[in-house]
Amino acid sequence: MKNDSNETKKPLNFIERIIEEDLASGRISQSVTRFPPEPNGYLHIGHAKSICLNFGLAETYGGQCNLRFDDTNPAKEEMEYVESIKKDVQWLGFDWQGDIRFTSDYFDQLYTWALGLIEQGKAYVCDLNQEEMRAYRGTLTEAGKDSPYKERSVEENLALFEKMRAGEFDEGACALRVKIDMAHPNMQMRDPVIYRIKKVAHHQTGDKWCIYPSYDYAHGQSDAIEGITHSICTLEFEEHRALYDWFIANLPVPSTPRQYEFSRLNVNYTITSKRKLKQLVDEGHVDGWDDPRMPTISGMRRRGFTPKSIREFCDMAGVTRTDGIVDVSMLEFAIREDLNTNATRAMCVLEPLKVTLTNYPEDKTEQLVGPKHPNRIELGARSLPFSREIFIDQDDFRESANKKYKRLVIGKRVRLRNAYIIEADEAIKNEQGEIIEVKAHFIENTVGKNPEDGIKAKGVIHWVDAKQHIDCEVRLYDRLFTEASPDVGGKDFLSCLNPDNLRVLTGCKGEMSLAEAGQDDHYQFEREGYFILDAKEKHVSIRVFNRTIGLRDTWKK
RNA sequence: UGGGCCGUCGCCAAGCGGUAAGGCACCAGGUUUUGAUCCUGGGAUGCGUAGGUUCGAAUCCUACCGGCCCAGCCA
Repeated sequence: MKNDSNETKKPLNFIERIIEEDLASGRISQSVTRFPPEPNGYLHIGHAKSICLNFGLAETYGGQCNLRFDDTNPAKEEMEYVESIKKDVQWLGFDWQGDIRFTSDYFDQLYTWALGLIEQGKAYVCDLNQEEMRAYRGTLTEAGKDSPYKERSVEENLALFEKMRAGEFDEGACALRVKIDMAHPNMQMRDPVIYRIKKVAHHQTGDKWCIYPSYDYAHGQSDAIEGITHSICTLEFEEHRALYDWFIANLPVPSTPRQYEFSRLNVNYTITSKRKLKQLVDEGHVDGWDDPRMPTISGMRRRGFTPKSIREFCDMAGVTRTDGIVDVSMLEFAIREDLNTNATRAMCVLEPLKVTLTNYPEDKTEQLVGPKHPNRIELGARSLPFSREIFIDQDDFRESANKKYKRLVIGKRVRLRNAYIIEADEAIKNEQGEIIEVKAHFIENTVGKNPEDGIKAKGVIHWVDAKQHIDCEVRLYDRLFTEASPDVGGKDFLSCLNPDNLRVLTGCKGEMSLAEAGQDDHYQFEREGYFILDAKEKHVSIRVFNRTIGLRDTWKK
């Protein structure tokens, strides 16, 4: 139809194209993907891309996406992370069909298959220690050489592997390896270890095992067991694909999944290294994994990002195999776009300056109104008490200024948002010469209309009634780092921490409607930015608001 | 100096032999009781470089150049 040709469809990414081809050719009847986090830390913005990709594919192709915890290393993994990961995935708006899976669910099957490999003479127990094994592996440019234990008999290997399983060896004493090719140009194929001894309790299997399968030995087989059709991972696993395929080809697995790699998400002025993120937490540079400055999903949630904005951002960034660094401005655009259309408007004076309207009756208070959203009046209005004394922001007043300054200046007029036009008369200063109050007068009959004398106001500023308001604390966050790539090379990322990444403002004055702010209510403090109640400080009597992101500011003076 | 992968506007990213989509950022206008939003317009004679094939190449071939990944009993 004409409509179709006019509509600009979003082009498919390479994985979507592959799936459509597989669906069309009949290779698969339904797509099955999985998001396979290791429960050893908190999810961050980079994981969000993988989540959106894998679960998104299930949504668009009517397929399935499993949530599987890749828990093959009990020394690093904890149940606490399992819970936080589940919460984050759901918060992002995705759900997994059926139960949560664990690679550990397949430990018995994996073990049985390993026995089969030994019986076929394709695996052996190797007694080389780590240093020796490294030496035998060769280098990037030199072939490795066979382990002296490679030719043990099937019976001996079986017996040794059983002893490993039974806990008769110490950690590191030996490991089960698969026989491939010590001279293979792909290092991953030089007889990789598939089982190692770890005398550590596992959060799912307890102390049932003291030997654990390696990632390479477990991942593809787990995919096969679950009927995963497209096993999507990041680029650094590319050379593991040959190994992945080797296991699928050499084991009696129930299906033949295929691995595809895409480039991970990098954002400038941000780090996503778990190690470095942990360092920020441990050394107290931030308050915790969910500190609003952190690029973790929990941190972004607390900061006020919405699931929709994060999904939109991931969608904008695209899925390719090109290494790149996305500009944070794209993330900032995504959250502003969502909040601009959905956040309730309110006024909040961050750094108060009292203004007394000398011609306004001392005992009078009138209830003015402002729309909750200027472009969506159907959302209703909020009541704005107005009286003789109000607060405006210190930045919105100057004794004198050039024409570019569109705020309150002595002898000049300015519009109070949703209220009267006022004109400043005098600045009252303290002994230090600081302005502590402004005397002004209001122009009658200017609510919702221009002055009858035809002299319009040149700007609009926000304000809050001096008697009826709520006191609150506002936290302004800025980027954590001053360098676009704090994460590169051997650079000390801590040396580029932004000293101004947090500004705490106390004594802020918010309009009365803010007293009703709930945990999931996003606000736009007009002329300031988007804010949300801090989830961790909700018990405090003084409300604490986090700035999610400022408004776009094109005012250059 | 082994192997694998990648190079299209400042940043993402379409394109798959027929004469460079789109988004972010930026710049210039317009509207506006948020210096916001919104609207309009602007920008690669060029697709890492150099050759070649072709009527025609970002798309095919060749050679270079640059970047990333791999030598954990981590994932």
